[in-house]
Parts: sequence; C-alpha cells; structure tokens
Amino acid sequence: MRLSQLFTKTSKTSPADEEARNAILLIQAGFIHKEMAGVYAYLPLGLRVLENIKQIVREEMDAVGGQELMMTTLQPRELWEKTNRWDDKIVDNWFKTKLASGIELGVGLTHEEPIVDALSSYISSYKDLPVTVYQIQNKFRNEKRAKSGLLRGREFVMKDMYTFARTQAEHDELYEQIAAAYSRVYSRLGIGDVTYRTAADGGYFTERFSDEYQTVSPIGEDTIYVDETKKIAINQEIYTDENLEKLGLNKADLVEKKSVEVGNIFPLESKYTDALGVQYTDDSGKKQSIIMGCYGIGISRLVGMLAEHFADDKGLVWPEAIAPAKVYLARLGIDEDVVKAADELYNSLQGAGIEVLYDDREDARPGEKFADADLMGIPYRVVISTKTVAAGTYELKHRTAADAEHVSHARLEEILHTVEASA
RNA sequence: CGGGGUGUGGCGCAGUUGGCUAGCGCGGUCGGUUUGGGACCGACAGGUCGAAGGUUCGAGUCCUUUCACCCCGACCA
Repeated sequence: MRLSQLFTKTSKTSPADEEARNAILLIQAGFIHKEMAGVYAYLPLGLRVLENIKQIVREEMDAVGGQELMMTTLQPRELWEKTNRWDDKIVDNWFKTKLASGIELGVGLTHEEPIVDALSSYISSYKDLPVTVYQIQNKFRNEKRAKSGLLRGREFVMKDMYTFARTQAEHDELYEQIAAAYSRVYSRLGIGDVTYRTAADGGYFTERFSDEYQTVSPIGEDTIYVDETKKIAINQEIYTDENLEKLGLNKADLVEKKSVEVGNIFPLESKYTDALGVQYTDDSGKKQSIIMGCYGIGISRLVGMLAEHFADDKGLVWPEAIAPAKVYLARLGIDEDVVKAADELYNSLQGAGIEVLYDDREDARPGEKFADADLMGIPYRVVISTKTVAAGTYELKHRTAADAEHVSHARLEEILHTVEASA
C-alpha cells in the first residue's frame, strides 16, 4: 500500500473527544474513525489489524473443530420470549426496532437463542452430536454509558462460539479443548504472559463457575486475584473462602491485579436447549437434553486492548502477528535512483508476500515519515535514500530498537521472511 | 440513569466585566527556498461560535430549553 494513496492521514494533535489512550492512538494514527460514542469505523489500517486478529481466532477455533457460520442481526421477538430474555426489565441493553408492519424486532446482542433455534432443524439424533459452531459478527448493546474507546462500545465485533454435547462429560471435554485454544489465541496475540484464565460467576446461567480470560492491565475495570505459578486467577466477584477452596487456590499465593476481560466461556448446561425444546434421541430411543456451552472473544475490544498494551511515547507498537503491515518503507527524496531502488524493493517484498506500507509521499520530509512510521507502529522500518543507494545497502530498524542497522538486500529479505514465518 | 466537565473553520485551541470587520497554531491551495526526526518565507481559501428560544441599541460572551462528547458512579447475561 502506498501512503501517497492511503485514504487516511495521521494527526499531530490528539482528538479532544477522547480520553482513552487506545482511542487516541488509533485515531491519531488513522486506524479508526469515531462515528459516535462507543461506535467506531475501521479504516484501512485498522481493518487490517482487526482482520489479522480475526484470522488468528479463526485458525484456533477451526483447529478445535469449530465450523464458521454467520447468524443474523435482526431477531424475532418470540424466540427471545421463550427464554424470557426479551423484556427490557430482564435484559436492559437491547436495541429494538420495528418492521414496517409494526412488528417488533431485536438487534442481536448475543446469539444463544437463534443458534439453538437454527440447530433444531439439524439435530435430532445422538449421531448428530457433538457440534461446535462459531461466528464473527457485530453485536449491538445499548450501553447506558459507552467508554474507554474500543473497550466498551455499543457496536462491536465479537467471535462467539457454541458447543452442543450429548453428556456433561462430553461437554467438559469440548470445554477444556476450547479453553486451551483460547490460551493459544492470546499467546499468538502477544499477551499470553499477562492473560489469565479466571474463575468467575457462572451467573445467570448455572451454579457452575464460568471462565473469563483476563489480561492484566492498568486500564482494567476488573479486579482479579492471580496465582502466578498456577497461571490461573479468580475474579473478585466470587472471591470467597468457599470458592477458593473449590478452585484449590491458596489465599497466600494470590496477587491482586487490575485486568481487562478479553474473553469468556460459559457452561450453559441445558438451559437454552431445554427452553427452546431442542433435544436429541439417544441410542435407546429416549429424548435427552443437549448440553450447551458458549465462548466469546471480543475482537474489537482486543484491537483497543492491544493498541494500548503495545504502545510507547511515540505511538503504537504492533506485534508482528497483527500489525497492519510488516514493513514501513520510507523513501527519502525523489532522486531518480532512490525512487527506482524503493520501487524495486516495494515490488520485490510485495511479491514475496510481505506486506509493506510504502511511504512514497513526495511532500513529506524525513522527520515526518519517521514519526508516522513510529505512530503507526509498523514492526520494521526500511529507509532508502541517496545515502543507502550510494552505499548499496538498506537501512533497517525495528520499531523497538534504538538504532538502525545497514544490511544487504539478501540479508534484508532473510530477516523479513523470518518475520513473515513467525507471524 | 445520578454527579462533574466540554462544545468556536478539517484538527487542536484563545476570545477580559456583553461592544463594532471572531483570532492563533496545525492542516489545505498557489509561489519560492529547503530535504535524515513532524522546515521556512509570502499570498490565498476556509466559521449560521453545537441547536432552538429569549434578554438587549448590541450576544461567542447573559438567561431558558435541548443535543452531543468526555470523566466518576450505577449497570455490564
């Protein structure tokens, strides 16, 4: 992508209507556009980050047998009345709308009901189970107060997965496989070391605990108690002696931390399947309840979380796995030799499948290009100038390195290919 | 939903106890000089001062209502 043609521009000043660092950085760097409170558009660079995160999540969900599908945003009222979740007194953050006929509809805030309803058409025998399905879709929640940039929006992108099992044991096995997949997701996103599987309230659904994935962060709204050797935690909401004992945690080993919830998984038992009358027939011809689980990851919240987590005083610092491009190619000057060398490198890297942001702007001075490279947080910066052309080398600098190094073309491609492979 | 704060060119801001043609920086356009960490000079363009109503000879400034955004709290299946 050539910066001279990029839809967005960076800004030297931070937006006046944002306080949250994730939103400030992403807006200044031109990754997102604020439409209204809690509602943000993804611009070309931001969309790449979003898609990179989605892709990692997809790969891990597919690896545990998940089948991707996409449910609808518009929801029929009757379906939600069957589980008693339509009434605003029960669920107060619905967005509701109407058909031209006046019939009320809901705008999807979660999808347990519709997914169960849809699967009722395809599941009838024990031979049809277990199944695991997921989607990545926008969710709409009428929050009384949107805040913290991308961390708490009214429209946001979420991956939600649902499992349906024949027995509790079968469910538990799926649940643990998916829990392991979640850990892999956070590791690949670069926050594995600060993200803890955290016991939380199963709440509305069951007597069991649910599991949250909490990333330790100063901007966190949640408080958790972490056992750093066991790598697990317990949410403050359920921090009681009784629960500590159930979880095999010792108070003396726990450290209090602020954290951001970046995922959660719930055992739902047969609450929804029974309520919607979806059962299966076992091998002796008897009707049996279907055990359900649901598993969420806030994709857009992760964009904000990661932006804020990986940043310094110069701007964003994306991990290679999710950066909008691997390389920021800064061309200094418009000398014929320089343009030629830069164009060649751009084409060659692109051809090798390495994503490059090519700063080919003729009206931007070097300092501006370096500042933008830093602000956008692109992992590697390559500079081509009259100096590098004369020396027959390229100047390469990692976003987090203090100094640049001068490398040959072969060495450059070698390093950048390694980057690509690890991503 | 309670409390606090802020709305002035695309962006960030200033604007005194009401006073005459509403300023500054960035960005933009044109011309010129520059060119390795956000350059400089000159010229130009760009505003119903969030909106509605009111007070006044006169309102960005005072009053009422309202909307939006931010923060704290409540809420967060």
